[in-house]
Amino acid sequence: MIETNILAVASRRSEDDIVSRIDDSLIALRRIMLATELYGKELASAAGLTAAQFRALQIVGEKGWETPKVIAARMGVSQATITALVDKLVKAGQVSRERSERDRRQTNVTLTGLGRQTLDDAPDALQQKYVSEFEALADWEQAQIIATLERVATMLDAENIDASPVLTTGDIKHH
Amino acid sequence: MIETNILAVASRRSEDDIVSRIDDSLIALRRIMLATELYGKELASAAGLTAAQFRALQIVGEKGWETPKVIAARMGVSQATITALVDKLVKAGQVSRERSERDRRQTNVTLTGLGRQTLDDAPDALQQKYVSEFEALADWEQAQIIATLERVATMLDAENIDASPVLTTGDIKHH
DNA sequence: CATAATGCTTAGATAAGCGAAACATTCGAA
DNA sequence: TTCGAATGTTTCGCTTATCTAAGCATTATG
Repeated sequence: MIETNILAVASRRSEDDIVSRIDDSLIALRRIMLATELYGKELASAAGLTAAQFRALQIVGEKGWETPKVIAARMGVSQATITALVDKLVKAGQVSRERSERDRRQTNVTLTGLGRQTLDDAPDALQQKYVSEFEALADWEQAQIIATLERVATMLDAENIDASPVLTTGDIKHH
Repeated sequence: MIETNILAVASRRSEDDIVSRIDDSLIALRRIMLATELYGKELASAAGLTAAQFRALQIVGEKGWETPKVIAARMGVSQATITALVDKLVKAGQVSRERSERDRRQTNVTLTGLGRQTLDDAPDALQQKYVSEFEALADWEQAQIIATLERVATMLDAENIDASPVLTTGDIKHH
């Protein structure tokens, strides 16, 4: 019985190892998500918007306009939700609605001057810490981080949803 | 003028590089967050709960009980929000409220048998893909991923919020 | 041309979240 | 010891986010 116990302990140990490693990686992922979520809230409220409104505004800001359907897909919510969100953004003067000329079923949610200004002003809070620390890293470290993040993202992706940067990097260009 | 242009192009190129690298890393981060958010929703609805309710349940499940104050801190929301959330979980039979003996201002939110069962059953959907792929990696790769994730988490952490795994790893033990 | 498909909005509902105030309990002086 | 401050939770009133189902244009298709 002694030998069997030793074996049992040995095999048990390696399973504990993998469990704790998965735990470690999930804890780190959780920290990343929590930090980003809190940053997002902070950023949004600094701009006088809610987090969801700000996310939508950022998506619109990428090209200057976007359709509700695409915004909904990008945010992983229904179109009806976007209608309400855009209502708020229109009321706040951040975007406007314009009927598409090509296909008049479509609505283009278009960034206003104020919306552009909001986006230009706001990102600093969010990115400052990450961007500046990331910039300070050596080339190979940056490359390695990107590779690892992409790898993790791929491991997590069930379907491949196109996720453009919600955290825009516009601010760094002004340095 | 030709030389100056060459120099200008050279210096410009390196700045574009860093911008695009930050973009790459933020895109990957965004993919990670989106995937995790969607997983979370899926997982919760499989358990017949909402994402927020499930997150709270997971926190309670770690020790078997927890106070509203701690749950609120861990989830980054106000205590008032937790009161409502716990109401729902109590109504669903997943947890119960019990006055603390030590300090009767405190309430212990305690996992019920049903709650334990929900947690034991549910995680599979969420973790399967990530866990199985992660397990398949070589030792050094796992270690490297953890190191990188922790590094990124630290770069993002403004304050150091304690984030235990919201994605529990219980299921892997049943293999 | 009629009908299906598409894109968006409306309507009605529930959940999540907040701040302020109310309550009960414990702690800390004076 | 007793009274006021601090603590932990809940209640209240309100806003936002979200969903599904249904409705309304508009475009595409057989």
